[in-house]
Amino acid sequence: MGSLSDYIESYLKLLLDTGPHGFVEVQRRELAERFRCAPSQINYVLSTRFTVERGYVVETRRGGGGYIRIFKLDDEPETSGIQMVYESVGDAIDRKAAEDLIARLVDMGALDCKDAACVRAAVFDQESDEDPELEGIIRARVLRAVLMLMLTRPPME
Amino acid sequence: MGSLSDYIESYLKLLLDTGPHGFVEVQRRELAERFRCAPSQINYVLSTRFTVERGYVVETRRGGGGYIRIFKLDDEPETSGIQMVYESVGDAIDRKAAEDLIARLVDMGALDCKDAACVRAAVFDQESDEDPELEGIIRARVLRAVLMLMLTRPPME
DNA sequence: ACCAATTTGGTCAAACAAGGTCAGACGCGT
DNA sequence: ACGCGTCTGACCTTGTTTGACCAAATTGGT
Repeated sequence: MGSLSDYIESYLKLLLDTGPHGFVEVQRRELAERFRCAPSQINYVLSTRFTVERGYVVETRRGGGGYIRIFKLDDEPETSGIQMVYESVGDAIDRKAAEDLIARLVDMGALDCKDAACVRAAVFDQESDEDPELEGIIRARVLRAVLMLMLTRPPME
Repeated sequence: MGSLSDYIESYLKLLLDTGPHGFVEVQRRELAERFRCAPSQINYVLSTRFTVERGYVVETRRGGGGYIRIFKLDDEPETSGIQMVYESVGDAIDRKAAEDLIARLVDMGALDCKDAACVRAAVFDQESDEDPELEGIIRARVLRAVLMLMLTRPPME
């Protein structure tokens, strides 16, 4: 525990914990100056430490008045589930593989069955039969997006 | 939230919300003076934040007694976010339209800013530059799925 | 009525102010 | 010597702000 990235990480987490809102807002330039490093270092920290898998969402804006905002998700994400999503969903996926993945996530307790139903509805809903190749590509993207959202979101009451 | 444009935007929205009529009326020069900026800055704010896509209509008049009037398109007293998603997201959607929709949902209180950040992360993350046409189609599907999920599953209290 | 001056707002391109990317250098542990 | 995580710098993209110049209404003098 001693790299610059680690220090920047803890600094941001400190701000996040002590700040009044559920998020931190910083400027890349300013942060880089504070730690005397290249601005792109900040991006490195963001992309290695403040990822969705680790329970953060980052929002940025360029131009005058630009900023970097980091939100902490409410719950610890299901990391094993997320891992599985990354491994299983490639550039395209067929229906059966998608269903299997959802089932496996339910099995391992990462998804409850109501959420699973929502995922199925979202993914299979708008499918068309034309161009199965294209459908596979779209299915992969929708599935990944929807699952990531679900796995980083606390279950409903 | 730091740029001048942001401040002008919130000022106008404040006037809209607190004012007695369903619209605000201001003078470009006067507004520019209040915020100590070039008058054309006001046009920039209008054209980037008070567009029809974001639910506003602007009417102006030149000459003596000229004015700028901003109307809020009030979505009928229960145009739900869900309904809006269906109306706005067709077979394909470009990035700007997607941003506008998200902004509008935030504006109407259907999404808070953390949820909006999650949606953006899910929708814009895995985009590629190749084949913008295809991206538009995929974006529409992902956006619809993700928004439906979010709106169907409001943050718990 | 007519026209010129005046008072508004509109446009557009250029300058400015962020942040993003990516290939490669660096450095430390094995 | 190798590999992996860090770190940097040159170059890129996007959003904001300004200023010079344009167009439309109104006003007031004739």
